[in-house]
Amino acid sequence: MFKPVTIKDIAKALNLSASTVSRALRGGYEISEETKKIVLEYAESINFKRNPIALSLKERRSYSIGIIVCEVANVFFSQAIAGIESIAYNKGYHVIISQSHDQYEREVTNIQHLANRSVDGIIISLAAETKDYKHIEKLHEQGLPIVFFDRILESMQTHKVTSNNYQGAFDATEFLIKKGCKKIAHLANAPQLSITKERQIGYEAALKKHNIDFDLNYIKYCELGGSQQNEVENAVKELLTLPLKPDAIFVASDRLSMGCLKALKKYNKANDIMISGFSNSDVVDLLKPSLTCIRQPAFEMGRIATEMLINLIESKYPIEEFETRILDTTLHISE
Amino acid sequence: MFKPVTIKDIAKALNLSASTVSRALRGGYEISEETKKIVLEYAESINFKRNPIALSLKERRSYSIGIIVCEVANVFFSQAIAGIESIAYNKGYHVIISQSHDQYEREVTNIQHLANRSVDGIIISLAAETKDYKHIEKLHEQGLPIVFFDRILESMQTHKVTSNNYQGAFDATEFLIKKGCKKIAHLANAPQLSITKERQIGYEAALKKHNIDFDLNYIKYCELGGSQQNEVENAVKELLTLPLKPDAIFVASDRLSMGCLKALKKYNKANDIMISGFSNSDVVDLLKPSLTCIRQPAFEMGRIATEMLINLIESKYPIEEFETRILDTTLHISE
DNA sequence: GTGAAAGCGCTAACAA
DNA sequence: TTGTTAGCGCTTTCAC
Repeated sequence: MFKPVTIKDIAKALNLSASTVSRALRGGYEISEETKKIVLEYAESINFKRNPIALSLKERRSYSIGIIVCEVANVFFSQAIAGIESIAYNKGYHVIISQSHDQYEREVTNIQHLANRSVDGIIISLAAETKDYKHIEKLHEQGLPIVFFDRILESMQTHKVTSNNYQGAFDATEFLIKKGCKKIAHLANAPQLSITKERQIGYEAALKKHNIDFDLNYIKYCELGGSQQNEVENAVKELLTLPLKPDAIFVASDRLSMGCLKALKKYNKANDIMISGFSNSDVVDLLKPSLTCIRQPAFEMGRIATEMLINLIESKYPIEEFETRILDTTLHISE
Repeated sequence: MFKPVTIKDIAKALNLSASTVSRALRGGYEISEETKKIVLEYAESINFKRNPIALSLKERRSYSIGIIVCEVANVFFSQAIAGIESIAYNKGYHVIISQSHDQYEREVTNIQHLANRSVDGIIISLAAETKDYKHIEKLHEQGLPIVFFDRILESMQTHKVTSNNYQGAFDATEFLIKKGCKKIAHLANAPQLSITKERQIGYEAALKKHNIDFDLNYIKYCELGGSQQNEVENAVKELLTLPLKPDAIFVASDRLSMGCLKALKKYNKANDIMISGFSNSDVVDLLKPSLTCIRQPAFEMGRIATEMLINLIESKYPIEEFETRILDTTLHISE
């Protein structure tokens, strides 16, 4: 089959010892320029590459990092992954992606699988369903570097990256208010998620600023994060049958936004109700009814999370000071 | 830091030799039920996991497979990746994803990087720019298992998975004809791609069946596959300024479809020209102008490609017979 | 400046 | 049935 060249092969070919070749390749200062040159040139000529597996075994690390997101097929996450890869790739790390599909069970299995596969660290956005964090805390205590992004675990002492969910929600809600809407509902994600709480607070703050009464009946949570269109439709239906029917909805996520538009269309209310929501989709301008959206810097979030993680991994001394980066969102208004 | 338990640790704790423990763990028949039980129970109790890196070094393989697609943030590919992961995960393989961004250079770097990282095999959909295949052929000759999906390399003897591009294109074009369109243009991907050729043939066949003259001026290729909106806009503009302006466009990909709709909207022709095209987007029903689309079974394609690849990898004997699976597309008509 | 040898965690051929 | 030993590819003391 496929038999790669080893350091031994080079040593034999050049009549040197394996250790000399090894040192020459990594540029050890103890090697004469002469031999170093010979080795490097020969290695280059046969396109030699060190076996990363052997290296990993020796160094007790794998040069790979694990990612857990709810779904790859989701614009926000696929953009974030692109950001993660862009950094990881340059720093010589593999990226191993796994999907929780917003299910607690799968998150647990995935993270354990990654840990067993000896990733050097993990970047995670929590599943909508997750309410118990022992599986993560345990690994963290064992010393596995973990960085949270998007849906974070506030109680854990580590690096975190989010977007400014509060401000984004505030802007989206205020946009609706400025458009003249008075009865603004909120279609939200699972209530235990950090982003859900932050976005709800932003929503309430915007209402308050404009002296609009906050009504708890106007908030509908989707435990499954909209992965079942069914759930979204029910929520929308409940909103539509309220005594005081809302004239606008602020929607908390991309999947929910699309689900909400579909539901409104189905119920033939698409033109009666104005929508704004979090979405990184690049086709919002083509939608009808249109969707004013809050964009998150997903790619950038991925980049930063990865830089943080690699810092954690490569740090010689235990890190005590952790950082939470909050990136600005932007309001994108459809013409 | 993070110091995993090794087989040696177990051996010491149980007063056995490492090899006995190893055999007991893998259920070797030479071990007495007695010791086997003791070892297994102890290993279970301390949640022991074999170090996969050491295993890989020993077995000369990594239990990981590499994927190369043009972009993760693309519905078709993210669905395909979900399919790939679903199989790989169950069979104990890692998936390492890399993106070519439709650039030849990046494809070459990526595939080499994957090979150096000693993946056990590769699943690839070619970059739009790629016209030279030596980088792939070389690895293939060295014995690295490779499976193509979507954008395949016809000349290479290996497993392949595509959707029925011919039929999909035929259906999309015929749909437009049945809607009364007579002057149907075709916005295509880079001409060297397999899918481009197949889709163009389907397009031409539909025209022919309905006795519509085929006009080469009606076909516009996008070398960059629509990654630059600019390119798409130019192509659309050229179509719009033809003496006999088309009344419909069959678009060859998701990205191109969205780009095309945007361009039409920009030129204010969105309502004059009917569009049908390949797209796996789940929001097509919300688009205005609407988009009738050809859906590819992306998830299934990913699954099958992965099964094929793992067969190749795990086969004891060299495989001589290769298979090309062609999956049916479906026509999705927006209301 | 270079080589020999040991060891990372695991497995397998050979001994006992 | 179990233990001993060697080796996967690489790095790193420790000699010379």
